[in-house]
Amino acid sequence: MSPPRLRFAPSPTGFFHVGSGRTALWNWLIARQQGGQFVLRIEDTDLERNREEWVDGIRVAMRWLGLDWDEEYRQSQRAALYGDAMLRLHADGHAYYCDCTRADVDGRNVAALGPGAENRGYDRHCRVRGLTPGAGRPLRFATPRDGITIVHDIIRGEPSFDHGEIEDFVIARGDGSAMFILANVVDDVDMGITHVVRGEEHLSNTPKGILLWQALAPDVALPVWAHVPVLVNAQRKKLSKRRDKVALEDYRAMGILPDAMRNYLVLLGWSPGGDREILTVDEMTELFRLEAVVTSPAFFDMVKLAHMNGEYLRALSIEEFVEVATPYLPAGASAQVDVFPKMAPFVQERLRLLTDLPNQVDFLYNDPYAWEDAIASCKAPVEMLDGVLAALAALPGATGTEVVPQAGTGTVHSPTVVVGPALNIATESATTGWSAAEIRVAVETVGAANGLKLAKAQGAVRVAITGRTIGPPLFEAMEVLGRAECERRLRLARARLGTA
RNA sequence: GGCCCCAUCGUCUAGUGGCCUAGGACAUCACCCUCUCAAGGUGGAGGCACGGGUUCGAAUCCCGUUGGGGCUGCCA
Repeated sequence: MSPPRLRFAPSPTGFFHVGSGRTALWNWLIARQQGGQFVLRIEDTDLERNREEWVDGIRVAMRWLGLDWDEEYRQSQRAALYGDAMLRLHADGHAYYCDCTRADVDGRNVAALGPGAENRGYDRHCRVRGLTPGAGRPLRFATPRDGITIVHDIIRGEPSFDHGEIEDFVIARGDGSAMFILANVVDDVDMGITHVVRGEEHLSNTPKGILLWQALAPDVALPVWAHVPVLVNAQRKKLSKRRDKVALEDYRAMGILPDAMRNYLVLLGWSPGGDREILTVDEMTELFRLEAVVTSPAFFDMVKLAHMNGEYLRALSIEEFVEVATPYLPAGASAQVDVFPKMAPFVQERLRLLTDLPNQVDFLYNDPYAWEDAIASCKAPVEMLDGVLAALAALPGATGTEVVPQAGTGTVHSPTVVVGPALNIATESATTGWSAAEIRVAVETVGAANGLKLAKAQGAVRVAITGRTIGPPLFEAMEVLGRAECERRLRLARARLGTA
């Protein structure tokens, strides 16, 4: 058996859709798994709605997902092929020209069948009139009156359609340009497509495509179809570019990793069986089966995507994490490029979306803000700040002069995170006593003096330093921030509390 | 309206006649761990749409009902 040829045929009428991403991925998986070819075909026959930037958006999105393609075509450059097909179909009697308006057809339908017959479809009025081609005359396919067409579908089984239900549909517009159904079939024949994997919304029109294929290329074997379930929103409606947030680009912008997106997408309507969820590209390429795709629509769940993204984020090495996270750092961070790597190990395990990064680390680059509300929930803020200020001043190295951090080879004080030498954490601890461990003891001691356990005692200090009640580990953050800056913030906060 | 497709926890799914007192993951609740928050661990709650068949036996097969979706365009 010769290798399969699959195609992904998007139309550039908007941002690249997550559903398109899944369809492209599944097509690509089958092609790669079976040593076949994967064709990208831009279906830009609707000049009204196409835009060049969307075409490029398709390529960018596919590359982002890690999908490559062996051939690329633009339908807008293949009009001659479609014109030729129209001529042959007309000459063979498979198609005829028509000059009816919608109003003509509706009027005749109502006259013949009574009120309410407006949407009965075309009444074949022009089928026997022998009209010649002409401006404004669309070409209609002469659908056989009797018989049925069966769609052999890997996912759906063998749905059958009665020809009596299929009207003489338009295959070319009055201006001579090809409609989707014609261009689609001509290209599938021409490109030797063997597997058509596409959205379920195309299932109802597939018999038209089969009829066309048989009229156009009776000697060429039909492809096998696989109509994949649609993706729906919370209201269970098909995801729409207009009302739903579906652009792949949006997810990329919020810091979804391509590996996480691909893993989430492959699982929307398919499962490798058992309890497996996290899959590498190689694993999904080996395991994916169209036969195992489910038949019912799937809801695109941002919450689960975010969770999966968190898993991928945590699986990164520190170096990789710093690299992907850096573009998401808050304003002001670019001036202090050495700061974030020191905190990275502590925020990595706390993130799901990279756009949450500023919430975690903005205090490193900016003064705390809006801390009044936060400090209100803290225990004994005045006592804690006064006490901690004094305790920190008693730490070795506090000579009243500003301590200048120096590059060194210190370690990060975390029991669970091992930091590679590449990070080159610059701590002052070796010579000055300014380390997370020592700061912790100082806060703990002051807290004890005020009858507070560390969990409560650290509250006011955390708010003074970071402006928030939650965030990455406080003592490590203070070590990174440095003695001078921490004392400045503590005094500032203490002053704002007044003379209570 | 007509035609076609679909129906397992809130969500994504495992399940292809007995292994199911239906498994996993996300979300949710409780507890543990813990400097806050996460992460991690343990446990809980939560589902085969309904009604008929077939069968010794049905989430799994058949029919019907209900519900949802898609198509029905000189859009794709």
